[in-house]
Amino acid sequence: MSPGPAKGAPATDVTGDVTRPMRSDARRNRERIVAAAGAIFATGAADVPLEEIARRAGVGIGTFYRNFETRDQLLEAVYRQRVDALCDNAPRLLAEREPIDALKGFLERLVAFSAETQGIAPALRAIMSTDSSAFDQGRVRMMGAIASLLAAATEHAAIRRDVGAEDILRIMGGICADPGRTGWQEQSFRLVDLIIDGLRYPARAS
Amino acid sequence: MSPGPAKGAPATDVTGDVTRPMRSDARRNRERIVAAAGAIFATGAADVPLEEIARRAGVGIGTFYRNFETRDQLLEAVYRQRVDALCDNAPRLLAEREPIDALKGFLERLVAFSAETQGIAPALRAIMSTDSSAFDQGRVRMMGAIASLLAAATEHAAIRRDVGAEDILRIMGGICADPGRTGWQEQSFRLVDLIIDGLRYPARAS
Amino acid sequence: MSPGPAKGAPATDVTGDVTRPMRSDARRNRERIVAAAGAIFATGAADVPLEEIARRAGVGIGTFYRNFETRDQLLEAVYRQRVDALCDNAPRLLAEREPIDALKGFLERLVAFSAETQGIAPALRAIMSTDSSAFDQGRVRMMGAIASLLAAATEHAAIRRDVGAEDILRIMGGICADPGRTGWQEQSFRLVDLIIDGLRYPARAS
Amino acid sequence: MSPGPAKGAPATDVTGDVTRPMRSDARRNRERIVAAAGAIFATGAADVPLEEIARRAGVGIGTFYRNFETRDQLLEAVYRQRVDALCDNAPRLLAEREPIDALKGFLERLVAFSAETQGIAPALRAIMSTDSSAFDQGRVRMMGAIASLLAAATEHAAIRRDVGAEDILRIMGGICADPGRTGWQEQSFRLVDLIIDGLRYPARAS
DNA sequence: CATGAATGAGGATTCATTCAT
DNA sequence: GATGAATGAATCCTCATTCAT
Repeated sequence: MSPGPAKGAPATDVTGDVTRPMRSDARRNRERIVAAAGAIFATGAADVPLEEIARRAGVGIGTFYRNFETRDQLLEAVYRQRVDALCDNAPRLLAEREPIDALKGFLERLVAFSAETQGIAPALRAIMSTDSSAFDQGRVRMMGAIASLLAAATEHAAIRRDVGAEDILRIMGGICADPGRTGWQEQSFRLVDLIIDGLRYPARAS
Repeated sequence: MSPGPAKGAPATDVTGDVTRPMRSDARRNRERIVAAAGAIFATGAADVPLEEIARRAGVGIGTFYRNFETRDQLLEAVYRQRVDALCDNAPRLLAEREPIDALKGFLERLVAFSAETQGIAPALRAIMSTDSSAFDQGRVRMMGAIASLLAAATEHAAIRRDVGAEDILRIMGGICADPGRTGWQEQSFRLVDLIIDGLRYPARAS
Repeated sequence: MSPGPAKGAPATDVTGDVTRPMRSDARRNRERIVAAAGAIFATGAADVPLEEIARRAGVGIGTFYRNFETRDQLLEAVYRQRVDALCDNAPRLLAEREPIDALKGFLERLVAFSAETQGIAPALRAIMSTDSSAFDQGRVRMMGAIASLLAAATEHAAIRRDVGAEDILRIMGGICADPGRTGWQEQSFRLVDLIIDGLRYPARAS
Repeated sequence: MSPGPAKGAPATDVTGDVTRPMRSDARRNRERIVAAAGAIFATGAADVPLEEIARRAGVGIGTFYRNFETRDQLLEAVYRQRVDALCDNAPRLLAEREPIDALKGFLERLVAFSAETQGIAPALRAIMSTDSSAFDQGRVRMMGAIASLLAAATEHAAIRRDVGAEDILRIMGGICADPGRTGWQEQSFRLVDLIIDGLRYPARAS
């Protein structure tokens, strides 16, 4: 469960400023926009006009801007919950499986996640690597999850030590691209397999 | 008889029709455009206005359009020669090294190629996977080269058989993305290593 | 309950959906555009750049496009009111004169209308006969008015029965063309006379 | 038969300057252009790019410009021969029929002529009434033919005297517009009939 | 706060016309 | 003379962003 403002107490945002809780209708608008954008991005249309998104959400463009100053902020909001859901799941995977299999499972879920959000994949990839501060949170979260899985795997079994979370993420950027073609998911799983095997190989080779 | 060039053989285009050789000034303009675009793309700007490219090439926008009806056609022209150079080199690699190392060398060159053409990488990736017919040639060429390297490797040593050229290309799409950060090339080579090891692993595992 | 205007009845558009009344400044802009276009068309310039019209109306090009997605839509708006005014007058003419004279009067007014809107005449003519749906309304209106006049005339006096509203309109398309030369209106009236006489002739001839 | 340059003697153009006879290949090019333009206009496309016409004619755009400095000059050339053919026929009609029927026949042929040259009809109409000097010849020719038919009719039978060639031409501009719809030709003939009857009417009425 | 009207810079594209080959 | 490459003005249109209601 993600932390929310305690009832009655003034909320605090990332920068430490005191903020008042959002009015409920305002919150609903924000959520509608995120939902609309998610639905649109899922169809593969990454460059829809912001007005189109606002219209689909049933709000005015002005309201849109009040909630998201930049397109990146919207993107971040759209995929944040999914990244969170994904990463929230990492500990469970670790508890249930051998560490290396947990990593594999995590990557397979990432593949599935990409399949659901076609349009966001390129954005995500582009963003993971730029200095767009809007994505700092997501990047940190993702890196952290993968790093913990890698660490566990390293501890448990012998795997390559020269590959880090960032490497994994970069490769996944390629694997997750362009979902939608037939056979995409199987191909993706095969590739995840390839990576996992690559991680194991030198250990055996020694 | 319709007049053709007196000296040399008449040129022939893709459809087999006889075409007259390009006027030398026309050819020069075309090359200038490709060069200018290459230079611009190399800086990472994939979505420069076409007018900007024309200006840099020192030609009018009309001339630009005469040579390239769509942005894709330009992209294709820009990276075609590089893809060709890359692929032309595959046989030599095969002659000089063990097949699996030849593949590795090829992929490393692909990494270097991406480093030189930052901005084209996303385009290339996007395009490799869509049905933009402008890129058919390049795609075929690239697939062919990788497939031949894979085949040789399979014959010579024991490697995974369930991974094809398309898989390799998809992974490379991730690896080649966003060059430019310090350590990028190192990281990329490490990842190529990972892939190659992944290809070998199950053979050893048996 | 979604908020509607408190005072007065909610407006309803063609499809029956409830629409909010236009903001007053928005309405004014729209009217300005129509007025500007009307003025320009009246000088005979039928193919002015849309930007020119926007400038004359004192609005940005964006505003123009918000109001009229296509040139045809603007044309329609410009001449619609005039067509309406013209057709609204048909019943009065019928009440005041002999039917055949009412028709004559109607056609003479059409001539005058064309004189005021030089540039629109070709557009109108071109459009009356194509399937540009933007003009459906106007076409229907005009046809209806002429048809009613013809019907009344047929009932009252003996006139040709093989000529319909569309025929009249086609002929008028020629008569109304290219106003502006000296004597144009006189000549036009003479021609209307000729048509009317043509309608009467065979009745006498019997 | 239209006059051509006498063999061996230097030809003289409209302005009285001495011109040399065209080289035969040059003449062929000119004819090809006119033919191509005629074919294109006949399909209703009045605003084809000049290059398209040149291409269809199989000549370069430069050659096009050598032959026709303006679009109007081309238009004129395209319809001149047809106007000539039409007008050449007027005397024969007069010889064979009652004058008023000759006029009717002439107008019916004009209708047919329009049917064959869709795209040119608007141009023709527009041009008949402007001061584009390129069309002076055609206009004079056409006016002359109609005037002679009208004169004969006036002499022979009693018809309206207040209608001139220009009036007829203006009306025909409407009748000839937009050929191509089913029933167009019958409707046109009916309208010609209406005009002819209009011409006769007052004579009887007296 | 919400709305959506207005703005206008920016980019794509076409085509008449000129001019080097 | 013929050719077609080059030119660039002109126009269309979109969309991010601001601001009055």
